[in-house]
Amino acid sequence: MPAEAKVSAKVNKPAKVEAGAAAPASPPLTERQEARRRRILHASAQLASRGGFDAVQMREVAESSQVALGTLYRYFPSKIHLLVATMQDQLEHMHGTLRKKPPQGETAAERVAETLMRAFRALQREPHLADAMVRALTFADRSVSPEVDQVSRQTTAIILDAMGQENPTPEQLSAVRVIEHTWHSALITWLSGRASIAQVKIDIETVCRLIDLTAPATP
Amino acid sequence: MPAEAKVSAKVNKPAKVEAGAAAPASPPLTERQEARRRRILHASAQLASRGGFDAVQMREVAESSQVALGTLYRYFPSKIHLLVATMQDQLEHMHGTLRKKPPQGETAAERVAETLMRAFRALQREPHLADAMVRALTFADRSVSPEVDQVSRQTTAIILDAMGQENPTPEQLSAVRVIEHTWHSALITWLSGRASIAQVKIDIETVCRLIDLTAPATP
DNA sequence: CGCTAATCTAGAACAAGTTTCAGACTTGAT
DNA sequence: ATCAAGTCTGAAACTTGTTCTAGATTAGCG
Repeated sequence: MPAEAKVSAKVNKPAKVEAGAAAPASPPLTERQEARRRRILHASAQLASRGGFDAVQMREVAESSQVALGTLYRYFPSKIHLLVATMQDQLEHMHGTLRKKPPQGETAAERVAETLMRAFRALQREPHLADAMVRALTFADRSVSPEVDQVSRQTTAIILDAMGQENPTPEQLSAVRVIEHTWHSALITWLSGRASIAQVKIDIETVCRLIDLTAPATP
Repeated sequence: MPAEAKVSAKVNKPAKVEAGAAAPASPPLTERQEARRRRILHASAQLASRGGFDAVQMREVAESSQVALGTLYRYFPSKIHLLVATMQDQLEHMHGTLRKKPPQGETAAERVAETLMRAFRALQREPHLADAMVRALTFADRSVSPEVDQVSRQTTAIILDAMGQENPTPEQLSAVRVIEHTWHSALITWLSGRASIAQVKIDIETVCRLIDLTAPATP
């Protein structure tokens, strides 16, 4: 029936969507579609690296990625969706990179802080890109919840990795949640020039103490 | 010389602004100007209470407050500025209200958590307004830093009040910063439907433990 | 190969934030 | 009372995100 399979839950504005079922199986993309998607994300990251959030203009993204504006919107139903997807993409990279050299710290708190600081330094190398992604993430409304949630899960995974905890207790999970809150908010204050890099470091180290506070006896 | 005094640092786009000096003395507003400003903030809060961030449309705010669009922009150079100012306004109310019934908790951590939960319940009564204010706050870029900073200071004051600490240690100030981070970020996740009220409560209580962790012996 | 449904494209159109401008109005000083 | 400088108004214009449309393309199927 269809030519190229449906890109994704293209059921955005149109009435209700069989509201019960989620989107368990994302329809497989054609090779050309996969390529388009990749071009779009690449253009997005590129533009973001230049001028941050404002520099990612949908018309420019479309042009840079050689795709019609309508097509761009079919793949990513809004600028926020696009930037959050860009963040997912970058986060995967990051997680891969971080995995290679696990942190050296003695305690879980040290390792988590070290990992986050490493991520922070990576962001510092592309502050505009960081700006675009983080702003999009916190500005996202309910319509982007699934995607934002995915980013959150990925972040959680990175932190748990750093902790080296197989079976975190509920208390530890709470601590991780709080760490993520602090991480995002601290990034915001840094990006908007209201906190220095040193200040962010302190905040991260401070919040990471919560981990030891909730840690069971080290096995 | 001027008719009604300059509203404020009207030095937004135009070249540099004697970049050294801050804005120590905001020029005193005429009575009529003060009234206009108040009408605008009222209209902003009213519209926000209805439909949240998106419902605060500059043209509507201008109309509701009986002010020309250009004038609105003279008072508040962007929608974000307007909403952050609206938040400042609401925060003052809140601080006043909170002062009246100080929290009952035994420990500083309990008192802070109690205070924040009280604030949270207030926000729950006007979730749309909360949405508009918090989204504006986290979306604000460098051009709004002074105003956002002011909000941050006010929040800090509320928390320190709840702690009942006259001379907080640097460590405690760090803890307060982290609490604020968590507070903002937790609100965001709640507003975008990714966390329940219960979850926010847990996060707040979790992060508040940091206070006891850094508390000196109780005098 | 030829069909058919879905996708892609180019471009116009719309919406809301922001800017601009000419003219009417206020205010404080002379 | 008059004047100059700064404000306010009303309306149009501009920008960028988003939607819509008609027609050209593409993918899977018989």
